[in-house]
Amino acid sequence: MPPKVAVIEDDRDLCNLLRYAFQQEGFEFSGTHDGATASEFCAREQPDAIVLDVMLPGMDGFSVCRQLREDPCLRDTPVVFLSARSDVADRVRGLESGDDYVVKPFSVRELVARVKLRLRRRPGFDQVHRLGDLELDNERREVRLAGKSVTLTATEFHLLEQMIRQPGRVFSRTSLLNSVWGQACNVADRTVDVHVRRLRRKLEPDPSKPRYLHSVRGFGYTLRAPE
Amino acid sequence: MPPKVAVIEDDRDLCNLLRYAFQQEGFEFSGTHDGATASEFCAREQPDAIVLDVMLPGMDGFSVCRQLREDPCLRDTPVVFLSARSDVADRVRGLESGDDYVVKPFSVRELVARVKLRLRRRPGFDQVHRLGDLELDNERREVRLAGKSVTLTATEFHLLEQMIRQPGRVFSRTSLLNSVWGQACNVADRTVDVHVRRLRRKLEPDPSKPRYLHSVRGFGYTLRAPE
DNA sequence: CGATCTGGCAACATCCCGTTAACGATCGTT
DNA sequence: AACGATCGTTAACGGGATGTTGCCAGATCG
Repeated sequence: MPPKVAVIEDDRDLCNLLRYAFQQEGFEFSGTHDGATASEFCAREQPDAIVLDVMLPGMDGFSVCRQLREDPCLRDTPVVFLSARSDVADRVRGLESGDDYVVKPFSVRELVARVKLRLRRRPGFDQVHRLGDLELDNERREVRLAGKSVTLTATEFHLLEQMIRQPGRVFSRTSLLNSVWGQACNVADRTVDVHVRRLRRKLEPDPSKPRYLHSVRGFGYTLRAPE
Repeated sequence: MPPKVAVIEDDRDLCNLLRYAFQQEGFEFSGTHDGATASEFCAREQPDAIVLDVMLPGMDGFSVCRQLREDPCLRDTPVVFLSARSDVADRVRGLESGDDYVVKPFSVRELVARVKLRLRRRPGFDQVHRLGDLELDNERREVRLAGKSVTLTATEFHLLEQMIRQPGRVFSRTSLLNSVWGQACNVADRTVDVHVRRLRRKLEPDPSKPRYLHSVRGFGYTLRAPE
């Protein structure tokens, strides 16, 4: 399937120019001119990359980016800033919250090349994660244990996905709630325990002596390779 | 562990400027002026990111980059090109083989920001503190002594974390209570002693002759490298 | 309407933490 | 030098925090 890019840019001429250029390069394209609704727009469109004007009427690009990062589904979507301001301070700020910063006037070819680059080498974009004899296949939405498929619910899958991306890292309940359930959710952190338990019941031969999914008392949980 | 950047740049003044700037930002730095041996140099240094001048005597940057990509250990190491040529064709070519393309003259701050950006989602960026053969890994919530993992409780970990951030500084019991236990806590300062003891028992071969965690009579405790 | 998923609750077991007290070391005073 | 005072070390204990488990009620979906 073709990659999809979302462009948030109030200059309609420029937006159309970009539509043409990206479609020419085989992208699916969707654009909006409104900064205030940009995050909902992206949540609906689920693009693979986002081009974001910094100077938007109503809401600036940095704020939009911050909103985007709160949605777990868009957290890792690359954001390329577009700006007429070329101060170093602005550039650095853009690079700190986004994944690239392009100053107007710019070459459309270069912008497209930069977006392509972000799609090509995206961290954690691998379709299948492996840890010991545990496999998580993002594309098939399937988890295999020693080659045998294990059926997980959506929450269980997302939880495991989050943890297998950084094996060995200890996740606090709060950070898991943020990344799996989303920033604003009224869920008690004890809920994490319950889902960990359910994961263990499906993944571990003896759930009371976990091989993969360990508790770290006082901190949270971690996923490690056995032994 | 600090991130390591390798810079391949024949202009020695610029190279030294970058050395200063990167070291200022907490990077480990290594540089070479020779393009022909650059790939061997990187294979030896194993940097986390590479800054690569396009115009090198002997061999151009694109060829160097192609060589780097053939080494499986360097295949995923981000490469930032540096170039005086600003044609769109060159930029696009650089973006196709590397991970960024910065045109001279450039802002050093921006270059550093771009390199940092490429490393951002790398686990363990500034997560690990080291002192002698003592390591505190924040991400894994793990403490290692001479490479061997030591299991600490949450309070012990927080206490050690606080002290290893400023080795040599003497912490009073009160200041430790404030920073580790929190501002408003009804805890007797004698409690600190007990936890120091427990830490010593786990970290010191002979707890009565501490190598790391010393008492400073009348003041409190301090964490120092041995010898 | 039934099946499945999800979040919450409470009982239980376990481990950790803070306190206390006795002891020992160091310091200041006479 | 001897003494008590002050401070740090060590050991033991009870209560409380934390993680686990089983169960239930509402939500969601076919």
